[in-house]
Amino acid sequence: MNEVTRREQSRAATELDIRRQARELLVREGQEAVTLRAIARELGITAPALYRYYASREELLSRIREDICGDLSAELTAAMPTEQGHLSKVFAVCRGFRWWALAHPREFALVFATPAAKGTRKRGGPERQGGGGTAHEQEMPRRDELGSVFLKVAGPLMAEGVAESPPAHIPEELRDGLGDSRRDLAEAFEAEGIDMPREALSAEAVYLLLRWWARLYGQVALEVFDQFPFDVSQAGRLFESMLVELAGESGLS
Amino acid sequence: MNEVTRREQSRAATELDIRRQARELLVREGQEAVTLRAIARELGITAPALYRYYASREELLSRIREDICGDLSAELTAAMPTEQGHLSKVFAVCRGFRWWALAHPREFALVFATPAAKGTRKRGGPERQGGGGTAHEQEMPRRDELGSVFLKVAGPLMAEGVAESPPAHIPEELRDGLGDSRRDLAEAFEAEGIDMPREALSAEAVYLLLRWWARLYGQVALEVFDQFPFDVSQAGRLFESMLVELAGESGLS
DNA sequence: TGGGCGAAGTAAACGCCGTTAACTCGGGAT
DNA sequence: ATCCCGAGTTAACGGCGTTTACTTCGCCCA
Repeated sequence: MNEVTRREQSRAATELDIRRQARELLVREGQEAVTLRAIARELGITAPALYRYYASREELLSRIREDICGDLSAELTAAMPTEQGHLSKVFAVCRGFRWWALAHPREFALVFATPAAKGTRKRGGPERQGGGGTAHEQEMPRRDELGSVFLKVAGPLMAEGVAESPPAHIPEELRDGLGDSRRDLAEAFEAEGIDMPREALSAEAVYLLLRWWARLYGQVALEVFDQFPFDVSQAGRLFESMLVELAGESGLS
Repeated sequence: MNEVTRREQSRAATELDIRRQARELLVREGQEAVTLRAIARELGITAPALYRYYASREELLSRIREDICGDLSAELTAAMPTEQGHLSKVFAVCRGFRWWALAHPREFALVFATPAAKGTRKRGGPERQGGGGTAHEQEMPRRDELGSVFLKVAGPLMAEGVAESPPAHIPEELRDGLGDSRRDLAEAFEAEGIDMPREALSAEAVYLLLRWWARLYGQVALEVFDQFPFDVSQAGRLFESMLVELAGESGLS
């Protein structure tokens, strides 16, 4: 067993080439230049051949989004120091995210700023199709893989009860409404294999997590899309300032 | 004088129709549906006729971006209470911005999250082509018009020395680098006809202004692009919480 | 009042695009 | 040796932005 016929091999290689060329076009010339015909041209084949691999251009773009998340995920994981205390890990991931976004603005836009497409973004129900595992269990959406990086770094911090000082008093009505998010987050940690004592997932902790993500994403998007009101050559320092501030508000050193 | 020939009238009307149809297509079906042929079809003319009005599709989109800024600007101005203290005005503008963005996601994306297009976004030099004014002095980019709304509400707050308490100690290296921004901001206020004593434009004030914009933009983009890590039904409350927090950090009631 | 100029609009065409349908042809299983 | 099926092809459809050459008609001036 484990025979890989030439056909399978060739198919896999071509599929990879397609995505690679598509990525290159995206980087070089922007989203609307990612054209089935252009990809095919670069690969020395004809456009309709691509339909043997993807049902449509939109599906190809979708796969590319996943690839991008995978790459980003790997890069952030690599940038994370082993043995350095959780705070430096958090900082490393945040800085890594910013750096990646600035270096790959089109990819960032494709993944993090595509206007939602209406029906997308379902809450992932219990639709695990648990077939017998061959080798690598199989191709879960890379989006989760990216989330897992953030969870891996946030988890330990939350587990050890980050905010000894409960600095941000949450508005009452928000505290109540955060219940669903607490459950979602608990599930996510469990799925990730990270132990998370129920009481560590306080409303405060969830609130803090949301603030981290909101400000990180916000500042990065602001910078990538160049939406500073007047030119800010100090964006980097501003970002660093945000990080230490956020850390302070979270009760970290 | 002041004669408007039928030609001019007709031309102006058609130009307006074009932009209106384009906006409708944008809202209804998204950016890539804003097609010269589609617009022409809806107007009962042929596509090449549009080239009498705009040199290219890209130029048309550019004009639409300006129109959108104009509308948003007007909406925010209207939403601003007269006679209510500066803080409520700030809150009203922020809430208005969020509300508008959620109600007009495609417009928001077009204006606030388009990947920069390389050569754009020059710092506006002294290239005023001050011809003799006919009627309305003429068509300054709507982007400035939008900025002016924010300046109009931020100005008074800064002028009266917002942060009596200097709460956020700015990192030294950032304080230095903020010099350019202070100059830019001073110019902007002057251009807007808002008196701004030089000493009110402290580094702290500029820093606070940047934080307001960064968080406002960030949170709104996060919500429009649906990038919350898990579903947050409480986005509205989260937004409100951010506002009061920001106000607190700025030394406002 | 008429002549002509210039602007608004059209028709036809070019080269792109995504997508479909009908085909060739060769590797792999029987 | 045979058949099958899947990767790849060619040809075609309709839609796209844009250019070119043309009609047509409102306006200005004689």
